[in-house]
Amino acid sequence: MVKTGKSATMSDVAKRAGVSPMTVSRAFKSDASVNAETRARILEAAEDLGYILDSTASNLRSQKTGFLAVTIPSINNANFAETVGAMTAALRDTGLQVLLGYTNYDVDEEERLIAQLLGRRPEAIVVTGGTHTPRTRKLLENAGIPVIETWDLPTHPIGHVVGFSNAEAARMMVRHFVAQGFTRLGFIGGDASRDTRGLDRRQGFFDELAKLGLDTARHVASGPPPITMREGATCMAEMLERWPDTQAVMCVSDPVAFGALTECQRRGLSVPQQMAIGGFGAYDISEQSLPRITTVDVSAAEIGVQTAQMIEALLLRGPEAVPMRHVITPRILARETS
Amino acid sequence: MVKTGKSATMSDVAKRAGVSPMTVSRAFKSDASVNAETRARILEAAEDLGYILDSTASNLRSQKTGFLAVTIPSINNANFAETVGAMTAALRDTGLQVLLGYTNYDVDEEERLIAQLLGRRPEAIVVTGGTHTPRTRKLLENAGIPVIETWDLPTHPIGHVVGFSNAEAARMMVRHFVAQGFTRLGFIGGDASRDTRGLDRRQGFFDELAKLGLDTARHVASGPPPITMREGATCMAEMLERWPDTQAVMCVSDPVAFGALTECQRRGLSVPQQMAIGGFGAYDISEQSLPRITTVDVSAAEIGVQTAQMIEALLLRGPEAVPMRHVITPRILARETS
DNA sequence: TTGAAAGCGTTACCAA
DNA sequence: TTGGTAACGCTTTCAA
Repeated sequence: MVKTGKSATMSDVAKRAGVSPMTVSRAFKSDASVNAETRARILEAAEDLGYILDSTASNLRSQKTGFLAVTIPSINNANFAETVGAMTAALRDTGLQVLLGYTNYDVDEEERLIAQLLGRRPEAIVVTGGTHTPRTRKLLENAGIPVIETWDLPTHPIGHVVGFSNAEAARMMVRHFVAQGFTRLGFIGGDASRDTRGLDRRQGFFDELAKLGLDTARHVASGPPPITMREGATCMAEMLERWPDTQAVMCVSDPVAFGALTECQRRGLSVPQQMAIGGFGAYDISEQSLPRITTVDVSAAEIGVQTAQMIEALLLRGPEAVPMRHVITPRILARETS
Repeated sequence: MVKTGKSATMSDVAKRAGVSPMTVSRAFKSDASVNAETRARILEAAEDLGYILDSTASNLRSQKTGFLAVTIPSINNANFAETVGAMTAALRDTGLQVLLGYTNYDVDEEERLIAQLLGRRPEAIVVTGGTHTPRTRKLLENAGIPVIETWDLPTHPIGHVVGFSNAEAARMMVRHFVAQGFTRLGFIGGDASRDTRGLDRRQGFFDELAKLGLDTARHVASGPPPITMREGATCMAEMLERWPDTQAVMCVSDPVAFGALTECQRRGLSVPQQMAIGGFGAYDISEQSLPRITTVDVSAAEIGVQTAQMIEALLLRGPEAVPMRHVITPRILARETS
């Protein structure tokens, strides 16, 4: 076992096993033709030396890195984490390794990040959302690899898409509220200039209200994303002060809705009789809270799985052989809060 | 702008700018000496060609990858996600890029993952937990790079450590319960054979009970980790059936505690009068639930920041110049549930 | 400030 | 089944 700083190379293993480096290379590829005994001897020598194949060199020579670049706004978001987790699991047997980066809900940070990730020469790239800087678009268009936008249905997609309409998801919630007989509806979200998916939901929400001829003024926004449970509570407090006769509120995410729910409970308001509440994302909390929270399920995990399958197909059969979009239909999960 | 599959190389940029590849290389390093005009011309040529420096080749030649390998049990865990998020943010200016992998709470999966990550030649590696297979230990010991174990205080650390005692954290909760006058205490956790930190908490919990001469039988375990809110509820139901006179229960994490809390509420039990509840991890839910949940704060974010600082020091000054352990002291956050 | 040559560790390619 | 040679795209090194 070698203890020094410099790690062993293929030549070292080759010498110890009495073969050429080329044969060592083959011994590490399961599909290459190497004599069984020879391979055993090589693997033993490698084990003795603590040798681990240097992917850096391998990648350069073969022009394949095995990287899949993925960007999400934040790792501290159960929805995006679930998508990435499911995607990673679904890719397990392909040998692709996820190279993950966070944009912090900022298109300029996204640009910086994507340039850095492309430098690693990933074989495909998955980005969350469909809003980017012009340079980001150009980088992705010229990267020469499959590009998949997720969690959105961009008007002008760069490449392939696995997503859903955030606006339509919010419209569904409006219709759900209205079907319960509520007519004075409000929306709680974050500073939408950064969270474009949150903005889409908000716009869908108020567009549907306008279409139905209902009041579109009841909107409380918190600070920059991610918006927290606590902010959900303070926003609900503001909603109740500014528009006390509000009957139902949709929140940009379930954690926010939970905060809003607890604020109502703290004030002794009965839910949904005095205030109905809807969330977004089908987080665990929406099912375990008392009462449970009505939410929109877009299946974060399914987005990850579908994206993984699309990537496999793209790398195997090429961009032309794969449908450009996989559209997911949001579902309302009706619960006791509305 | 080049549209073809093959992306531009430094030579392409060099030709277009009328310089040697070496000068292009220098132009991309901010500290290298290049004539200002020449650099401008080169960067323009690069922009025209959509050129992005190939880190794969750069890394091989310079024997530096800029990768920091990090393993966590699961991305679907707000505590670990927070640690990674804080670590990534703290490393932003160092140029280090986090290469993240998930062990799925499985030491064999960890072994496979770490071997894969080491092949990428990271400059340091951070692993969550201090329990590994013998081969994993050997791999890490011989990797020739700084190794940091986190979220634990291993008995036989491999290298450096940023962590806390999970057992002591649970003992603190026992003492907190006992100080409130509770004597019949239970523990709700997962299948501890896989979640070693959960196991440490459980053992600390019952060790402290034994030390105080209290009943150590009240233990309900769910399936393999991660254990969910819903399982927290079902485990609390089982606890109430098997040991109806239990006065206080510690749960392995806050989401589990929230599930347990709602189960009590569903049954009309008053908390903490008829059942006190404690959690772990200082999740948002512990502060927003009604009532709020008593928890143990180990500052997941601080673990990330301290780890980042330790890595910077290790890479700058070498292993000998950096203290082997940074120990974090858990704090009880007393809330209305106990 | 710039350039030429060499080489990082591996694998593609061709030959035996 | 095995080996020799060249090359992946860049940076180190040395020289001008």
